[in-house]
Amino acid sequence: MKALYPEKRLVNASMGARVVAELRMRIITKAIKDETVLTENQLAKEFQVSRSPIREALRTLTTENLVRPERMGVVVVGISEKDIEEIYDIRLMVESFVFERLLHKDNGKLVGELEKLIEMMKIAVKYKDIDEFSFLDLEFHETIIRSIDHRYISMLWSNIKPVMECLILLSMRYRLEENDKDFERVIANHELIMESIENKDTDLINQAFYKNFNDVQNKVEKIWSNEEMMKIARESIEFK
Amino acid sequence: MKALYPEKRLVNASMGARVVAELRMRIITKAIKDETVLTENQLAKEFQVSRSPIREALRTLTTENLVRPERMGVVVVGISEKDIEEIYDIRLMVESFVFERLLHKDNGKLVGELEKLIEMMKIAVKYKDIDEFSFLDLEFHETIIRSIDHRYISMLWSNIKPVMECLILLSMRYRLEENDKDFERVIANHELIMESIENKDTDLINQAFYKNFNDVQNKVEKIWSNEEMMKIARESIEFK
DNA sequence: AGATGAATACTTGTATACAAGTATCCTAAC
DNA sequence: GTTAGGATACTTGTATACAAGTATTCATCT
Repeated sequence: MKALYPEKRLVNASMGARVVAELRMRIITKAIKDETVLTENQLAKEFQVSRSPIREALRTLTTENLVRPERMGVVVVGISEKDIEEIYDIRLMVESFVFERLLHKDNGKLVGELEKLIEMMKIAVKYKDIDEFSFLDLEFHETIIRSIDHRYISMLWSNIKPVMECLILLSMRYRLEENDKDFERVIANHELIMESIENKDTDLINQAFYKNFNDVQNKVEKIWSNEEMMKIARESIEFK
Repeated sequence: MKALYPEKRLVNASMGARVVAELRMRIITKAIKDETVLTENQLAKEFQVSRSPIREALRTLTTENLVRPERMGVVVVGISEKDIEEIYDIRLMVESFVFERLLHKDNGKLVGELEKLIEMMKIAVKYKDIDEFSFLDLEFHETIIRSIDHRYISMLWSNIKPVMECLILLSMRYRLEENDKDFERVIANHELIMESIENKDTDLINQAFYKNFNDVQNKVEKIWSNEEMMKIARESIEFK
């Protein structure tokens, strides 16, 4: 089976990091079904490695609430539609907090950085590099979040980021298959967010939130409620 | 050196869990100073175990943002006053979200559970079991947070909880040394929170927040700005 | 005194072994 | 056919070994 997580993002990764990236994608796409019991020995055999990197990977997935450790083995918890709603609850909560802080802060540098990222997103669309587009999307939001220099908000973001990353990757892959004009609207939403930060416009920020979250969340939930769409998202071709 | 973390909370804990509890307390109390470099072999020798449980512990501390992994060893990041403020930012954000949800939810069971915990807190004060009081305080808040059945909010809480736990333990130990009438006020604050949940009283909730956070945060920050107070918090006698 | 290169000592990632505990299977007895 | 106990197979936590990479130390040369 072709790796679900983009290989070029794992160039210098340890074996443990590689295993966790692959397992995370399988769990989220339900290639591994919920309630499945996974053991260290079983996974070590499957990935042809020792238990050491598997242990690392399972510890990480436990922290991310994707698996639940039992006395023997871990149980796959996975992601439901409700969980996706909840992730967006957290995201909204975090980004609201961040934007509130940004209202009292000089934003020149941040806006420059965001402009750059938007330009790169446009180039990624032009060359149909959808995975790259997804990573840039996430980096856009991360750049905003980290700009307020709040260590615990950054940590909170880091905790939900791996699952966010997978959800975005999968939903963007799906978009390519279905309606690639979506990307223009996603980029427009990001430009709106950038402008609202630049102008410190509270109404515009709320509007940008509404558009971005409504768009992203609806699409992600649509995928998760439909087995066929899930399959397409899992197996869509990655343009290079 | 006497263990900083209460031994009775580690009865069935693995060696890795024991090591992480002890290291976390040392880092937070600055028994291990910020910027110190720790290596697996060094800690394995000190704790007289193999590198395996040390690896587990260092991975956990990395996730909790208390250490930063380097090419060789990890650098102690520790906790500053700013970080404590930020933890309370997160706490306020989380509990605000939770109380908003509780306004639209039946609370009978929750209130009963909170009443029980307050009774137990009173008993803990009576017998001067300050560590037990601290754990009950944390359980009180966790019970509220988990009552809305929001998996990602629970996860978020779990991520900041270990550090919260240490901060509360240390500040409560310090209170015992300085002014044990504080405990009556802490209990009164918790009763206020419970009543505000029971009556779904938004104004009362905000008032309870203001009192509780103002009280807890001021005390914690006072300790961290004073080396002598830090020493007292670290070394205070635990009544059994 | 300073620079350079080799030797040494350290690090971490991973493999493998072992002990202790738990779950499953099989056989014998009823 | 059912039950119980022993044997077997599995689990995880931890110890130890090894390889590869990095940092430090020391000796030699200029």
